[in-house]
Amino acid sequence: MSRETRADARLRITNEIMEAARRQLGEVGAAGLSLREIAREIGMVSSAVYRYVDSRDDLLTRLIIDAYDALGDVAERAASAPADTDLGRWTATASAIRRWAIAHPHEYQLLYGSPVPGYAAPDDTVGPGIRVVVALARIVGEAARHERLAAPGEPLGDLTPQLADDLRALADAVPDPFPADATTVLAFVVGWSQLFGLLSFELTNQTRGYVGDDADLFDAAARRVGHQIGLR
Amino acid sequence: MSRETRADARLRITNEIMEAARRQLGEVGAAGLSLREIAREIGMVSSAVYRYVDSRDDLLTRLIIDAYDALGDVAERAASAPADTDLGRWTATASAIRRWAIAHPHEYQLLYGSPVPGYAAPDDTVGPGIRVVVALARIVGEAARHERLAAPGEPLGDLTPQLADDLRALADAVPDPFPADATTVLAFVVGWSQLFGLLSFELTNQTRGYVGDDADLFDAAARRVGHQIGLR
DNA sequence: CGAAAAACGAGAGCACTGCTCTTGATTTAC
DNA sequence: GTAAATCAAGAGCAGTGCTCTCGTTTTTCG
Repeated sequence: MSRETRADARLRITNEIMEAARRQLGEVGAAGLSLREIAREIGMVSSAVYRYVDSRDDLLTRLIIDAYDALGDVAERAASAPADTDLGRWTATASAIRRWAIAHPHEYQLLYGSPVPGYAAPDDTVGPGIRVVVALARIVGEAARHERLAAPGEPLGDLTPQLADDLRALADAVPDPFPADATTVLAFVVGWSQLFGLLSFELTNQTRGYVGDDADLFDAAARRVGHQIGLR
Repeated sequence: MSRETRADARLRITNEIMEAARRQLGEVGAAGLSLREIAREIGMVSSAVYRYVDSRDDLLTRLIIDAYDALGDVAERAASAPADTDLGRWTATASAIRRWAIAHPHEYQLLYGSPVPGYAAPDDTVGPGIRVVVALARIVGEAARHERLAAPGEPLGDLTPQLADDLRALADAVPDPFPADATTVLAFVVGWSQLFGLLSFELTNQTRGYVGDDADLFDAAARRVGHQIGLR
């Protein structure tokens, strides 16, 4: 009988806790997540769990990072998969995000729903948090660098100079900066927020029964906003 | 000393409870709302509150209806105010919605954030809930009926026939039906979900520091999606 | 008018939560 | 091989939603 070293036991038990936490998150959501129930599941007394987790908020933070990483993987993988067109790459990535959200609604709500009670996102979460928007931006940037980005359709000359500057600066702030005019970046922000807005509506049933097939609606919307960014 | 009739007292105390609940919602949010704390505030014992409120969920339902009504008022008032152009009416309504959301973030989260723990929206909430989207739709419908709606810019002939039918049917399902082709309705759904997506991002700080003035960004986005619906 | 019925406020109590502290056993480190 | 660190367990505190009972007060109705 080989004895288990204490460090190994710590890793194993921490994993058990996180697994139970993820299971519970998937079943009852973040608000219903109970440290005592987790302890019960893995056959420990509740106070012992605090040897591995600082607090409920600490556990939530880890779950958020996990979820951001999972969704980030999905988005990055979809965004770097072979695609015939830039627009096809965009819609495929959007669809992949949607599929993940529908498969993991509680995780999605944890990331994009109301902030949990008095929970303030620590800085650890912003890193993984921006992966998905960066993945989307990279699609646009790639197209822009290859001069495949259509010029913004209708020129709306009504951006304030300050806003236009800020928007242009955004295109330089991503990991792979690309040349873009303010309207294009605005279209991207519009498209990005639109994807998550529609997705949140679908998940919270705000669009109950609007159309027969929500996936078709989402795809059409994604294609539309992608097109308006200039992707072809 | 005129005595208070029991029915009057019931109304008064119910109002006190709702007032305290609204105050607490505004301060600590839906998740932190405590029936016992409300009881304490109005100088009652907690069990007595249950004479006036069935449960915590019941209280939340009333708060949701209240908030929907408040936001519905704001949206309807903005949408029916005098405006030079249809596009101006659209952006003014969007801005009014944003201002309300920023002034009442917890109420906004109650309506458009994650659904509260195991709380299933009863049918009472859908009536007031659709007022704001109906108000937005009315702007488009009004323009359409007066033939002031520009034809959808780039025709994307890629809607499935079923989706196109469903979208057209939507324009007939609102209180004041109007003639619209599928692409216009799609643009409306895109615009609508975009407004709330960007607003949610702003409120949950997902767009932290993207631009200097979030209001400018929101207005520009609203103008853009309104324009793409065909509003001028 | 007076008795029966309904409504009410208070209190105790149950099951649950997050979290802390102490206690005794076990494993590491020196 | 002893001292230090780590650990699981249990008790306990303050808080929650909610139920039930018990007197009291108000309303209803014969």
